[in-house]
Amino acid sequence: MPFMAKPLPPRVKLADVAERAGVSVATVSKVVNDRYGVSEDTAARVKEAIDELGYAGNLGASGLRMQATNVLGVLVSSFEPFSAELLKGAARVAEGEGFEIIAHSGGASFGWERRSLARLGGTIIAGALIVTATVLDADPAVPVVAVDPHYGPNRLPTVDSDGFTGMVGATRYLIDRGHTRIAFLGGRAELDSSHLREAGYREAIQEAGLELDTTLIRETRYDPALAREATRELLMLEEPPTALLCGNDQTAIAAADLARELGLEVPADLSIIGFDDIPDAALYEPALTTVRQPLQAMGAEAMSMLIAMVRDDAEGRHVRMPTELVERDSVGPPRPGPLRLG
Amino acid sequence: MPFMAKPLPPRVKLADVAERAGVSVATVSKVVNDRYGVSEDTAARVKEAIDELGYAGNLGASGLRMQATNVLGVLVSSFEPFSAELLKGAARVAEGEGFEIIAHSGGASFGWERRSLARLGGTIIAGALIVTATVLDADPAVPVVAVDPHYGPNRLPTVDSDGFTGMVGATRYLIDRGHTRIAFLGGRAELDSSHLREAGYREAIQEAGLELDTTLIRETRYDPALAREATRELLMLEEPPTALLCGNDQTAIAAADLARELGLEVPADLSIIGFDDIPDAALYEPALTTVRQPLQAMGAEAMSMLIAMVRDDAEGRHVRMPTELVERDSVGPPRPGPLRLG
DNA sequence: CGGTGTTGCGAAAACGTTATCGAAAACGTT
DNA sequence: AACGTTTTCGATAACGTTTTCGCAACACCG
Repeated sequence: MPFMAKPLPPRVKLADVAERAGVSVATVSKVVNDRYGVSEDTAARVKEAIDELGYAGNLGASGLRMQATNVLGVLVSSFEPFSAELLKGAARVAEGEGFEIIAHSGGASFGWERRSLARLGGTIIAGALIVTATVLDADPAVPVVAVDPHYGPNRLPTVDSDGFTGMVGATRYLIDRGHTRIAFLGGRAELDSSHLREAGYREAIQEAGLELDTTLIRETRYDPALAREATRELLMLEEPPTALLCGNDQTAIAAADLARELGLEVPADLSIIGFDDIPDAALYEPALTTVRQPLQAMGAEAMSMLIAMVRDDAEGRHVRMPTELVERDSVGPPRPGPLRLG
Repeated sequence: MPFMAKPLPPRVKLADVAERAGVSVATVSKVVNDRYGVSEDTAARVKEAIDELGYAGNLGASGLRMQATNVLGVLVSSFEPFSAELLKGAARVAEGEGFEIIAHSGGASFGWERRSLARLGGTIIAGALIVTATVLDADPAVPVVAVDPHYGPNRLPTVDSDGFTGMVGATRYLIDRGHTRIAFLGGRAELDSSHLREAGYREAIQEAGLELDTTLIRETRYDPALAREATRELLMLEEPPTALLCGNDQTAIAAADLARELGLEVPADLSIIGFDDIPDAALYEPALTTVRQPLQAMGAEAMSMLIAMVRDDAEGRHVRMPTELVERDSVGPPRPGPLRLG
């Protein structure tokens, strides 16, 4: 049961401005909204009163009356760097188009996106970006665009990135350099993007005529700890891999850390490729070769689409952004001899 | 003039539930809010109807009527890693206390915090954390806690960190290792924290009986580009510094990058200490010695205070969180001979 | 049975805003 | 001066919610 704070001191409202300017609330409202039918004199007087009192309107009340707002919501599961980058891109577009955005981080409770959407939709926000793996079963009350959505059938307009092609490219890149035993540290099965990446890996392996060894495929849920564990197991194999493809940069860094703790050198003993190109990737030593996902551009694209839907009643689409292999220093030729763990 | 989106399709409201359950809206409202005066039978019937229709309430309307909500705002200037870390801590506390939070990123326009506060305050949010350098002149309509606030007189309850002691410690640390020419790359003059850090630097220098050479003090506004420029100038001095104290980690990394581009080694030729301990600091090569600022804890502390103010009418205080020197690899003894730029 | 509580429920009034619509005033035209 | 037209303005009804308050109905007690 949501807790309610105690009542608050009164704020300056339309009626206060009206009294000050010696007009009716209706007139003040017209001035505020630039409606036709107010003489210049009175408009000036009203504006003066607004400035003096610092009137700012009340989003709840006007949203209630108008059934429309200029605020858009961004529903994120938590404030990770990933979400922050998306938000940056989205905020830039929204601002340029005259919309405001509020980011809403749901609790751990299941189905919070649906509830938030219903609670805020219409009165407070005119539409939303959702950046979570949750499925929306019912049609939402307001336009919605999903970013990096869940795996499975999805009727929502969506923006994601082409993880399949990206991972195919990364895998080929390793194969071209002579690697034949390439392991894959997968992500979270409930995310569509995770499936795309694994599919790309499998495709490239088979296309090259290499054996697809499923003991080299591990699910690490984008979790650094699980990635360390998986990497340790892989390196202990009788025939360990010479290269590691990781579902995201954080697991790639975790894997590289572990490898170095075991006395291996990256890339001399083990080549590693990440995914995302988060800022840390470039800073890591050795700088991480990775598949860049244009996070800010994705946020911007999603926001543009949402605004079109909200404003012009446009159809939502499915936009898949291109990825790009960023070559840095974490990939080399496969080590010639067998692995020696120090 | 804010753009308004077109009207939206109708949502399921209290009246719909009432009709479905065969009762009045008043009764449904009582059930939703767990008020006294509804028989168990009807309450059950109403709850069933609520579930069937997926009713979720309308924040705008209830906030309007009640003049109170369980939502708290976090006003950030932009979604930087800095803000994201604070948000994480704040979100954790809010969630535990049964509050929701929305993050609002203001545009570039001046005074957006004030306007947002007025527009959202009371109806939508019951209080706010503001994470910007802006001064609030008038008393805000809702309780407000400032995090890392502007420089100058400040009547708002505040959470910041003890940059003074932190920087004193960092400076002494360098002095203890034999450094005598220590430069300071300052931050943004409008932020209180920036002044604290510089004051700490000056204090430690004078306390040690070293000469305070103001040519070694530069303002870089937390801007990597300016930091590079300042570092270049400092290294070109007749008697260049042997160590650099930086206002934050980002400028420290920029300075280190430049030094290495000039053929210097860190820390052999130049010792560097940052401030904040952002995730990148540990990843940088060499790993950055820095003064840690407990960002998540600061967010959590600020949120706790805000909730106490909102819920129990508590007084706001000024909480200054401790900082901590994190020793890594970017500090060494001063180079013995003169600097030779490659 | 008349009183006196107690309980369950709904009608209606707010909260601050905007849209509609009619009244009043100002103006232009004969 | 009489009339039509335009302009300016305000009273009022919503929007979806919560709260107050009154009205029934029922139980209990003499």
